[in-house]
Amino acid sequence: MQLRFSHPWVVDSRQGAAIQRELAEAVRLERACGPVSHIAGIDCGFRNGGTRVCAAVTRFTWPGLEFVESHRVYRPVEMPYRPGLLSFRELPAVLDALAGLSEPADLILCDGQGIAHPRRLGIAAHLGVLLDRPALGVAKSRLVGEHAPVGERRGAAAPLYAGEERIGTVLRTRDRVRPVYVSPGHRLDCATAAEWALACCTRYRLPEPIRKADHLAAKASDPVMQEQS
DNA sequence: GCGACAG
DNA sequence: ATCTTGTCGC
Repeated sequence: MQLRFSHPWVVDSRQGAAIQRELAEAVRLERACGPVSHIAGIDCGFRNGGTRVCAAVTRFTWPGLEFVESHRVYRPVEMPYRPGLLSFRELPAVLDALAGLSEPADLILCDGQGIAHPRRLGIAAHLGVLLDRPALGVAKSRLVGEHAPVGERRGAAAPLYAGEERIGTVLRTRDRVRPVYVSPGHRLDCATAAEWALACCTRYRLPEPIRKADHLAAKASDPVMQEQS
């Protein structure tokens, strides 16, 4: 898989922040993301006391949202979780999982923030920039930003701001369920990202591609660990 | 110094 | 994220 940038993955807070500020300059927010015929969803699950990670990726058709394929990889965890540095912990495995798809997707949905991040490089923006492909983030909770209350019905939304800067959308994807935090990763703007996220939410709070990846990563049984017992 | 803090 | 069973509600 061809990456637009190369950098170390095991970093301290200072190094990580420097890399994020650098890559954030490559993020491009565009009005639309071109034709979409396949959408991918990614998520990670942790096992064995947080020493092993499973990255799962799914691919769905668009329109129709029909499941096409999924792929999982298992890797050792090299970085502890640190708010703001999540992508360094999960992306190495995610990149390997994506490489396992038989066909690339035109849009990638990530579990986590896009530019709604202290340095504007959450996991969806980090991934989008490395691949130079359209990507967006859907997070179940807030990392940064302020917003007004969101209406109770599906589709209700409130812009997410960091000062004067619009960094995403707080979006209700189902009636009376907690809203999600949607932000552009790369090659999409805030409005377009929210539209795609909502369009992918059919029966549940999370977009189907992410929900399915979530399920696969959570119920994953690591073959390496099985071997040791 | 104190509180916040994706997964 | 993960550790964990049943349980309240639509």
